[in-house]
Amino acid sequence: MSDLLERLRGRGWRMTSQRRVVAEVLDGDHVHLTADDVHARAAQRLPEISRATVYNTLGELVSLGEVIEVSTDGRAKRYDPNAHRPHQHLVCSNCGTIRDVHPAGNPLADLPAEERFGFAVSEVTVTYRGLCPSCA
Amino acid sequence: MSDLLERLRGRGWRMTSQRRVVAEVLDGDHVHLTADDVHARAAQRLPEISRATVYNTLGELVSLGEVIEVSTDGRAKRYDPNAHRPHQHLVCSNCGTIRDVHPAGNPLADLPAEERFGFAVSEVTVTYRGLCPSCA
DNA sequence: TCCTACAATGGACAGAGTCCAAGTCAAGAA
DNA sequence: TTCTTGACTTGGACTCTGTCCATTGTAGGA
Repeated sequence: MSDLLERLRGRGWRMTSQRRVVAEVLDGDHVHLTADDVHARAAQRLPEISRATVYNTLGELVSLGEVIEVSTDGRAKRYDPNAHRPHQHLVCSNCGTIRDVHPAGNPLADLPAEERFGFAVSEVTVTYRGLCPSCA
Repeated sequence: MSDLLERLRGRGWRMTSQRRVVAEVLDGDHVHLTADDVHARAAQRLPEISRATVYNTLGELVSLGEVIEVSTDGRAKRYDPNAHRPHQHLVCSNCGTIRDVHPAGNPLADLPAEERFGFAVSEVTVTYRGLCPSCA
């Protein structure tokens, strides 16, 4: 993620301590934090950071394509920094833990034309559910 | 859906006018109403029905397996009465319209064991997105 | 160093959903 | 048919997630 800051700067993103902290919190693999999680972790380093700033920054990272927004259930959206390698998600139906997974096959090709109802289909998301090892 | 009421009665469901109206509103193919939609339509026939009752009844229908809860975006959940024939969803990224679709293939089989992280995977939901004919 | 446009703040607000105490009623019993 | 009772409904308060906006602050170029 260290080069994320560089990429953002290169795109003319104005660098502030708040944005830096949010970007740093979203570092690593299998990271799927809610906005509130991000706010809590960011506030450990920058206690006065506001919720609105966290939401704004997450929204910008999403529209820049650096972070993916994941809504697996009807609850809070999660933010996934693994935006540069296509993947799907595996969710524990009990505790909500999320893992990134890379299934074989191409689900887009599995949808026959007569099942497309004239839609210009451009995207597929696949969500696997089951019990994680700790919950099983 | 006419036999839904029979099935529910057979399961010992106490039949009230509110429950009957909610079940009747959820009738048909390609029906994907929000709880608020259901409440609005139910209220046309039974003006004094409360939001809490609609939520309670929808929740019961879901746990009885008669209705599927669909959360396609971060917005309101939708309720799909087509629970007895497995299917996936095709969503318009512009207007949110939903269609039931029946893709070929078996996405569960596409997830290799080494990508399951020890989860007992039991379910897959596939959501196709694109522009519907009216929005394209 | 100074400016200024862009960013952060925090508090109000909105939408979706849950909870609860009190009142109502479906359906079995007599 | 009427009675009884536990299940159901109500509406209002509440929570959670997210958005909006006027005000204040500041990064970074001149």
